[in-house]
Amino acid sequence: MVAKREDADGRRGARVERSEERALYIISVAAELAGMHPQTLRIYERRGLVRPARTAGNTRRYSDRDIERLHMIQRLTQQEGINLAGVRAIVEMERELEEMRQAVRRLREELVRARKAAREAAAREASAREAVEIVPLRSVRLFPWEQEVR
Amino acid sequence: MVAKREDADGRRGARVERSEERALYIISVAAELAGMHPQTLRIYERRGLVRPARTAGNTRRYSDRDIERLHMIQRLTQQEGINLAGVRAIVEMERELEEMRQAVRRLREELVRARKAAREAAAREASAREAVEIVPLRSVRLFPWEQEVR
DNA sequence: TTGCTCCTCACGTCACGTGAGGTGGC
DNA sequence: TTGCTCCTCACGTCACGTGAGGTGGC
Repeated sequence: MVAKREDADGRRGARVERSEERALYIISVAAELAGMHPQTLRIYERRGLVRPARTAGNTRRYSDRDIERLHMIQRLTQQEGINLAGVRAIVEMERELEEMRQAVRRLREELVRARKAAREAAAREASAREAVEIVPLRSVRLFPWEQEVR
Repeated sequence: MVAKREDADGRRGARVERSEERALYIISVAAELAGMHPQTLRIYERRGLVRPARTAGNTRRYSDRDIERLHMIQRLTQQEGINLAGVRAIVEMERELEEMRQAVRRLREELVRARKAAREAAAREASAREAVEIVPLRSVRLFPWEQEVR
């Protein structure tokens, strides 16, 4: 959608934010990118749906992440007919869902690791037991009068 | 909110649904329980938000579960100002979230079990190794001419 | 100066709930 | 018959987006 900025300027060692979150666009450009009226963007900010950065002169500056969110809002309002209160709730739930997905991913990894550990411990246990059963038999030497019993 | 039906009639052996899902209330009663206008309930059904059962004579019958859902819709629309399209999306996401919560719960249990298995296998391995080192020493009997060496 | 920004206010449209009005079956 | 149900249609209210109108700083 919007070209990613290569962080060639990262070399300078200055404090440069990651490109996706860099506040780049003034409201008219952001509105054009999002396909919305500039006034609509101001309304969305007042309703707490987007939080563009501000310049020293109090002018709004939108990042690629803001534009992305504007597209999401547009889909929800225009395609699905959801009002702004609904969008607000959905954005919040979407965040929760993302957290849950991450938790599931992390747990799955831990489970794989724990199962591997169990498998390996069981294998080591088995070989240890084998040693208990075989080694003693070999190492137990018999007295001559016991020879025919075995 | 609404008294649960004891399933004393379950004894009869008839096919009786679980009380929470039993269609009990005609629309006027359901509307009263939910604190809504009966016409509102009809609108919600047309919008696919609630699906009351129907009698043979095509009359709506609401279950306790339906009433519960109506209360949820009421909270979302009146307290949060969300429109019906938003409620629809939220109900859908709520279902997904519940599934994720269940998945997390299940994974946690499996993880506890896998870790316990690993711990126990490790413990058995340790005791098996101990046996390898101790038992052979005890079971190795010495010939008389070896006695003083050891 | 020009063209942007900032803001507030007003209007048109649309969604939704309420209510009326007319029908039919326990 | 009474009181419910079923339905459709119309109206009032409110949310939201658009646009105008006036201001100020690069």
